[in-house]
Amino acid sequence: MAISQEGACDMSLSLDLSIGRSRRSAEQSSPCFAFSLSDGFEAAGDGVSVKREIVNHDVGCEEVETERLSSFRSGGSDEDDDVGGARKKLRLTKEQSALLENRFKEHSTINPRQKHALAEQLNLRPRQIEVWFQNRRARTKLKQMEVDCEFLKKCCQKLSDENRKLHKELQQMKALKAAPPHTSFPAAVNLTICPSCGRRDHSGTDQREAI
DNA sequence: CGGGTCAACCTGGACG
DNA sequence: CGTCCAGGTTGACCCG
Repeated sequence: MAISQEGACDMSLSLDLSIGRSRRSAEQSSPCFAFSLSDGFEAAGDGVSVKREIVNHDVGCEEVETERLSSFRSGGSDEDDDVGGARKKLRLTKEQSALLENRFKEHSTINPRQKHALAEQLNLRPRQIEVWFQNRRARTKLKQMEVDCEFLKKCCQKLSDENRKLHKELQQMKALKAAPPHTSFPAAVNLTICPSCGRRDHSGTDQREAI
């Protein structure tokens, strides 16, 4: 992936938004950028990792929101400036997740225009929106596969049971066929060997084979 | 501490 | 060639 012109704009935009949102002067003057150059390094081909952490406390509302914005080396993602450091995990807020979920319900893909709009709305980088949709599709697919798998398992179980049942029936019938006549038939249809041909009594045989 | 979750990333293929 | 996506992986974080 290459760093596009558009991507460069995204980077500055999102950074401006992120930092600009933290109205507290202390934060603004020195946002919490944590660079770790010693450990957790990722020598990923064309660059190194950056850990950028910005703590925002939104004074506009009553709840104090702590947001961590992390950025990590991406293969030319459109908004990362790359300095070394460990990747920091970002958790999306409930609001962000909810809105993303809503959008996903409407459409599982997102076009660039929507992506940028959503990014601005959620105060995230377009790349994050993109990644979220990719991961979300993967999760959906995985879940669907689990459902399908469960369904197939039940089908398999059902067929196994059916098979076992049929096997049992077959065994019974074979046993019936092989069994001596007096054990499986009433005395009236008792079979005897025909003295002339050495076969069982024809009438009895006929009766049994008719079964 | 091990396992689960998930954002971020990498890679390779499809497509315009 | 650039972009998008699927699939797989990594690593931070959380929880029992």
